Amino acid sequence: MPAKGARYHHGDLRAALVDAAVAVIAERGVRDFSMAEASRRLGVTTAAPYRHFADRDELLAAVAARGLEVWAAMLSGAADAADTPADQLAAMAGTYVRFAAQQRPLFDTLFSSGLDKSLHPELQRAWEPVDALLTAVVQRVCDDDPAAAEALADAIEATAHGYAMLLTDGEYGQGPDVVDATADRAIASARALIAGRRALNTPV
Amino acid sequence: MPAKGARYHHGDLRAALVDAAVAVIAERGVRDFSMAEASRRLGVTTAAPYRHFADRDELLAAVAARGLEVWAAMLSGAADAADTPADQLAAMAGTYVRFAAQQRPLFDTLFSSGLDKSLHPELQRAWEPVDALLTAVVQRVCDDDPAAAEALADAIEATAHGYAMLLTDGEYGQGPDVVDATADRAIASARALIAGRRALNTPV
DNA sequence: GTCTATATCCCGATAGAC
DNA sequence: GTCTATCGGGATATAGAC
Repeated sequence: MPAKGARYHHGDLRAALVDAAVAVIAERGVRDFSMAEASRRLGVTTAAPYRHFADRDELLAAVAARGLEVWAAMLSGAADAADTPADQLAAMAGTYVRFAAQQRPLFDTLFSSGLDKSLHPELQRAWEPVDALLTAVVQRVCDDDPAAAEALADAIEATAHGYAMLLTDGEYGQGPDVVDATADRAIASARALIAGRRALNTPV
Repeated sequence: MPAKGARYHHGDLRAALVDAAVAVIAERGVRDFSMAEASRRLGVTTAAPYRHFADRDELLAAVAARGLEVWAAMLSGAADAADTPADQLAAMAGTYVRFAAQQRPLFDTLFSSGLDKSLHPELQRAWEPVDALLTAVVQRVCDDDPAAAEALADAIEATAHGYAMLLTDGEYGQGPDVVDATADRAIASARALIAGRRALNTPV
């Protein structure tokens, strides 16, 4: 880690920019992230980043890709710590919420930055491990029925996403206790969806 | 409706600005909404809005308040069209998703504008009818258990919100058929949560 | 209640020197 | 690979005339 004020003339500016971007997003929100501010923090000029990223979105995409690595690791750990497939699925729902709260700049970059995934193939690839984890677990819950598995995966993903968004929006208040309570509710909701999953494949 | 290019020297600029803001948000997204652009569309100068709104956020709050009126009307209609409390609840989940898709500028202003509700009491009041509708219906499903009712309301709200956010994010693709399919999934998920609701109040 | 004009600030991105 | 310098654009908000 270079000292404060150090320059990045040695090829690590790209990585340093991703770090700086996360810090800026943490303080000002994704919405107000700017290349200029990230550059200032590193003591480089506003022109420097453009040697490493074509534009602002490309830097944000790199942040998002890092987010997906962290997230995949968290989800994988949560799944490993549970015994039954149903418990694994529930644990992943809780982890979804905890990731949003504990890694807010990364979560916000993934879901509130306005990034168009289809314009960043690197980002599409980075999603695959996360998708694969959820798919694998849900298939073990509904091992004989692919349609049921897909509906259940979507439902649990939507529920966890909703709790995570409402939590980060401040809808439930602030503080670590609120994070815990919300994660618990996501876990309980996942269990309720599993228990009532017959209704998921009943036509409306 | 004034003709194109007409001026607003007669006291209706405030309402016209709200309309213009919705149009701007529809075309450029909440994130890129600006007072200046709304003013341009109405043929007034960028200074004019400040007679009616203290700042940008106050205009956005007015848009959000209108959104909540529209939403409450939709939810109320959906509840009236169903028979059993459970069906009403499910219908409201579907309506949540349809509102997001059909009134996207309003939905985005409510949930993706970065508005701080606590700074706009007018907005807090505008939430009450929506909250009341959900609370009333959920209590009829769990008529003897307030704790269960609260957990179920939160779970259904989170699930509908998640489907709505992922839909507007483009996660499910585009088009009216996608909207229908997502609304149906929200309805089915609500039914699954109701069916499995015993798990909602089981400690993790 | 709106207009003209302006102060002030920020951003993204590029050209060309080193 | 970074710097200097800059272009060109857009925003919020205010002061004072009408």
